[in-house]
Amino acid sequence: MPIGQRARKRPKLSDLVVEDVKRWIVTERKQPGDRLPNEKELVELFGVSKSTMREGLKALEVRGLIKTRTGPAGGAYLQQVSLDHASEPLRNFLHFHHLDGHHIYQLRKILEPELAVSVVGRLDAKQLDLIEQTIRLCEQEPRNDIELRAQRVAELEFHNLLADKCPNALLAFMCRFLNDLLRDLMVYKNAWEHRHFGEANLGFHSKLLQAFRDENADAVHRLMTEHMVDAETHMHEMEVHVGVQQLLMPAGRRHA
Amino acid sequence: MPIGQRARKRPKLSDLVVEDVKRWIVTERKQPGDRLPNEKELVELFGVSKSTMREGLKALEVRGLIKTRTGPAGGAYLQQVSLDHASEPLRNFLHFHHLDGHHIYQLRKILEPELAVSVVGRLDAKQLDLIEQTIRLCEQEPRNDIELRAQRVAELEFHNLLADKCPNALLAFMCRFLNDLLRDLMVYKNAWEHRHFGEANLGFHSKLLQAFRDENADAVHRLMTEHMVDAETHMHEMEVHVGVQQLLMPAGRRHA
DNA sequence: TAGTATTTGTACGTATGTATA
DNA sequence: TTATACATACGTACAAATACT
Repeated sequence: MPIGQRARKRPKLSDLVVEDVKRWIVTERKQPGDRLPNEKELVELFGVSKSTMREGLKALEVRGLIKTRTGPAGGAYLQQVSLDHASEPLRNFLHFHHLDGHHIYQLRKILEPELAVSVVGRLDAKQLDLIEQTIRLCEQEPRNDIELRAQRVAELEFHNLLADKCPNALLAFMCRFLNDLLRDLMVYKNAWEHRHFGEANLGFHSKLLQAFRDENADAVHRLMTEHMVDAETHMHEMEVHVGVQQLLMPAGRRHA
Repeated sequence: MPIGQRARKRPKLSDLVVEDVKRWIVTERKQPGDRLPNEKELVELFGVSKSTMREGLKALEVRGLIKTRTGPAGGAYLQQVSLDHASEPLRNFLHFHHLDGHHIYQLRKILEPELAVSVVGRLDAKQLDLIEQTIRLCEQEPRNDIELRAQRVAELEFHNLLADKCPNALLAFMCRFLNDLLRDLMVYKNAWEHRHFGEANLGFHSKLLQAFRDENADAVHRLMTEHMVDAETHMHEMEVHVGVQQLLMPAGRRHA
């Protein structure tokens, strides 16, 4: 070991083979949907054992870059990295940091108006209809907890539909991520009990829909900002005693 | 296969064991720094084979939740999920979407002022000194490309130092992520050739430092906004022909 | 419907490398 | 230096899933 020099320890073969596979994908011009060679061929191609190769494939799978299937025509298929594969690690990261409703709305108050304005004029009739449906769902008085919960989910779906049409992929990701945090927080807190919360949202969503139809960017920005400021007050009202980070780590069956 | 029901295919043992380990960590109240049982014990504890166990551990390692060491007192140690472990998957995600300088600055223009205001009054003398050093580094006329590059890195370090003190972990993450994208973009484009870019930055950074010393939140917000608007124009000037997404995927030795 | 071929998934045994005392 | 405790790497055998005939 050379003195005064970082003892650069040998990286694991299973990690090296991951880089090899990535390079192979690039040089072979492979696209999402394309199939990688089968395990036997990969083992020969990269000169490692089966177990090492499988650890490498598992690493690629965890990153969301491949998906494997058994049987004939099975094997490892290239995938587009999904939203979930990008969100989960960020959740894990935040699990080790303090994060509360104030932090979420500090971001939502500036990001949602920016996103909303960016989709003005980009919503076709079909999109506007879908958005209207999320509003209609919240108009009737909920008869039980199931319906109440469905209304809360629909309210967040309103915002996700806007994100679908946002041309800025990173802005869309962030807004969706915040929506997911809020949804899980509400599920955890049984926050859908709070009825007047929904009534306030309903009014803003209706006015926003009209502003989108009118393609009135100024109105959209103003309404969405008011909507977020209002939502934050409701967030505070419901006295969040449990921190957001509590629900991040276990990564259990929240999406059931 | 039941009719009218999703053919829920059996999940892999290596994925199930990951959930088992996560649960074990929670129930055993394990913290970052704590050691997991060794492979042999884990195999017995979870009733799977060695290869399955290793695939599961690899999955945890990729997620940044554990780190393994060889030798006596070696094994799997719990880790806090690092910034890099949260960033990499997001980069992979964005690789499959269009993202350009305009998108980055659309976010930076609203996030950096928000972050800057949030650290007003939270910077101690040591922090202010560090910030001042990044400015000093940019005051001398660079004598070669190395120094020129160092100045560009220092300019981004100015912003990262602010993020260090931001109480909102998610806002800090986002700003740092954008800084990293810009750094890699500049490295890729040899953009540190553009000298007047640096001169403009220097002025804003100096005025911002003074505003932080004065704890003048309004001035900080105004200056940072102007700074971002100005930086975006420089970004456009340098005619980014290559998209940001080109440099995301290979994930090579960028951090060398 | 059943059978067969293909391919991943799981298990196990052994050998090698590495860090600590 | 040697012993020890651990991860890392390899190879084989078999089980399970799935597409095609």
